[in-house]
Amino acid sequence: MKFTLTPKPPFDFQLTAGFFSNDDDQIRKYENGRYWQTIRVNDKLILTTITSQGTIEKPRLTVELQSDKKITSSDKTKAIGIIKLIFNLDLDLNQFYKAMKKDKIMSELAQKLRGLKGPNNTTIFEGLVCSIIEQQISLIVAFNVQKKVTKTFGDTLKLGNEIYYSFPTAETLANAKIETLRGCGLSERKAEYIRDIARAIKDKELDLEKFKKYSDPEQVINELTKVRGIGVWTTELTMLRSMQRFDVVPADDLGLKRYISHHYFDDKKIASSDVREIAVHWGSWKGLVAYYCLEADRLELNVK
DNA sequence: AGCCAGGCTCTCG
DNA sequence: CGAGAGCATGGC
Repeated sequence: MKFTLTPKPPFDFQLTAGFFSNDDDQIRKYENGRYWQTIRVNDKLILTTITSQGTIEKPRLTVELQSDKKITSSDKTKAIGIIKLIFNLDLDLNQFYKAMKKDKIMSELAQKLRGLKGPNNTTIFEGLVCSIIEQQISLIVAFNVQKKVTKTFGDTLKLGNEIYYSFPTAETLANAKIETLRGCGLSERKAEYIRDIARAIKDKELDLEKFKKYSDPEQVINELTKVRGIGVWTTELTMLRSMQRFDVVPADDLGLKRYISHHYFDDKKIASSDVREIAVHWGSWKGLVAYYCLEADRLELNVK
């Protein structure tokens, strides 16, 4: 099944999907203008392949859906919703760029990365678990652990000779053995955090999706940080990457501190409070600013 | 070799 | 209470 989607311009598909250039063939990847990953729709897995026919100012995407089961029109409708979520296709970046005009450094950055929409995890659970995995250790290590967790616990979709893995559900991870999680490279602590959070979700004690509806970001932070293994940084990063909330800044983030320090503090060592003070000037778009900083930091590091 | 890496909890004093 | 140790693995 093939169809076309028209994202709200500006949208740079290559730049946005390029985040996944080094990812895994069997999980999700951007390669030669093609992005693919499985999505979960009505309890079946569907391989989603996206290519771009448009430009940054007139974006147009072609989407192909493939599954081992029949794809209904209800599946298609839901799939479109999820795909829009993955790349924030309905987000109006012009509003964001307008708000950045007061800040010279940030408007330059916005120009450099024009059309970048932060990729979103398809579930908050995935965003949260990935954020926990990324705590403290280097991103290279963290990405490896995420891949191992996905290939060890994720459901699979077989299409011909190819096999694709989806991110494991809370139901699956709730029953995971600590030693199997540790085998993926997680510390004993992190393995417990993840399993216990998955159990809380399975037992309906924790509802992550409800946090999308909260108007006050502080309230999300207050509630989520009560959960063992989740601190302020983890909550803020999760909000950014999986709740489509752009009004929070993961101020404790090492990469963000590095970038802000370089551009505002002459490379001096800074505290997270310094980041928060600067971020006040970015208003309700501060989270997207943070994402642009993180991407710029990552891209510059890759150049080196 | 050893230290650090997009943190957080737990344990001491 | 606040400070400090401990954690997983890979890169430098």
